[in-house]
Amino acid sequence: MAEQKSIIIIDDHPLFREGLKTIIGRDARFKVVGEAGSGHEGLEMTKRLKPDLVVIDISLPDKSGIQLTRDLRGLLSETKILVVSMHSKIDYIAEAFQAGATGYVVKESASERLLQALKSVAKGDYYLDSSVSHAVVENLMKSPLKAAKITDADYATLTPREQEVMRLQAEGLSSKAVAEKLFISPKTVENHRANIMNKLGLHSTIELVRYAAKLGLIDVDLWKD
Amino acid sequence: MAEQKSIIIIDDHPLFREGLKTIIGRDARFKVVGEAGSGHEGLEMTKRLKPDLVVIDISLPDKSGIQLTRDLRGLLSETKILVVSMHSKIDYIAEAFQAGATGYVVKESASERLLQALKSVAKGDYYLDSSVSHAVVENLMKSPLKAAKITDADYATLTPREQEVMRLQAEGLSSKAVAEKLFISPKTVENHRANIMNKLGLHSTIELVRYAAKLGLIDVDLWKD
DNA sequence: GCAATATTCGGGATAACTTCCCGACCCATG
DNA sequence: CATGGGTCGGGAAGTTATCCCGAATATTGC
Repeated sequence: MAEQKSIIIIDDHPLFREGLKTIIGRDARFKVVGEAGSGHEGLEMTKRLKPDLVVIDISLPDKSGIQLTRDLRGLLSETKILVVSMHSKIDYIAEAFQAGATGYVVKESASERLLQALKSVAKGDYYLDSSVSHAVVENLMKSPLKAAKITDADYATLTPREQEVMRLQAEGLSSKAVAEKLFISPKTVENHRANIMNKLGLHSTIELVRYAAKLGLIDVDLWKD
Repeated sequence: MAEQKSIIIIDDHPLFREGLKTIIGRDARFKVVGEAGSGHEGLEMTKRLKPDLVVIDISLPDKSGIQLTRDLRGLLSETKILVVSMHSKIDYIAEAFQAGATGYVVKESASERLLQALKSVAKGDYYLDSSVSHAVVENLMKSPLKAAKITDADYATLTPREQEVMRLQAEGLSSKAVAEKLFISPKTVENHRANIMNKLGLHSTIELVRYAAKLGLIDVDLWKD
């Protein structure tokens, strides 16, 4: 492992990228070979440079970091992905790993932790920020017991397409907007929506939003800003 | 101005503080003499060290950056405050300046902009990130009083009845349900609702809910349980 | 007080959306 | 290759939203 590991940073905040670069630069084993401020740009750059590691901010403006992670995973199986996030909510973490991330660090972490994560991820080890692990593990332990499972179970009965429609609707997109985003007819979206309502026992848009909020599908805390 | 300007950084994200320190370190005129991860800590440190400048993240966990700005302003009139924020919304900007900030930079800004801001603020000049400036400044000039709480101001233009209808709708009641609760015709509710939408510039139920959540009219945290 | 203005309430007509039911197509499974 | 689930859409009827209007009642200003 004499070679330096190449890294691309994808985050929409230049100042934050700067911080990451500085921290990564402290360890001679790593070298930042590129940075991108959007998911699209990041995807292109990663395809071109094929770095050893990609550091992705989970909440990117154009494309969600999760989605980008999924895309990269499919394209470059050798490239390891470290997700950096503001959120320590279990859903984000679970989704990130499911999408193919190898590591997850919250932005609140100390810089040593980031290097630690990079080292682990470079080796192919999974890394989960210990500052979140306790609560998360607790939650993982708690949820099988609680009624929360019912809602999750119901949600799981939704087909992938239905889940996608639900997420977009919960984010506030109208049926028409969802249709345009998914390149299908508004009619179809409405049918999916009706099925969702039916399966989950919901009766209005707001109930759908609440349900989504409960599952952590959407982050209502963001509304407060 | 041979002296270095001393700076304290207050942000709850260590990685972000790191980035700021690096950028500030590039200019010999500035020296970071301390950093804090919470408002409380930051307040103590600032009182102790009396720096020339304080860089504050507007959204701190324990105490809002705005409130901290106000506190510092009262205590140390010589210390200039630069607010750094993720938000470029006029409300935040207006509030920050009213609280006593001398500069405002969004986190999306390039690092040169931060130095530019620091230099301006150190001299006592007001600085507002140009990426947000034009429309915002115009708006600020137009209504210096109203600017502080533009969302509240808009909400205040609603008649009492409209506010009542809005709250009920935001809580998830349908127009019909609201009508029954208020003993008026569903038609009237819909008219009120249309007026509300119009006055607040909203276009869907979800936007209304978000608006209500932002104002604290409803408590979205309750949804999570 | 009295006129001007705002607020609340509701109707009517049209556009938009929802709901329910239906069929077509693909594609995996047994 | 038949079956069943998933995806996609149409049609018709019902519901809701939108826009414009007027009337009764409060509120305000002179």
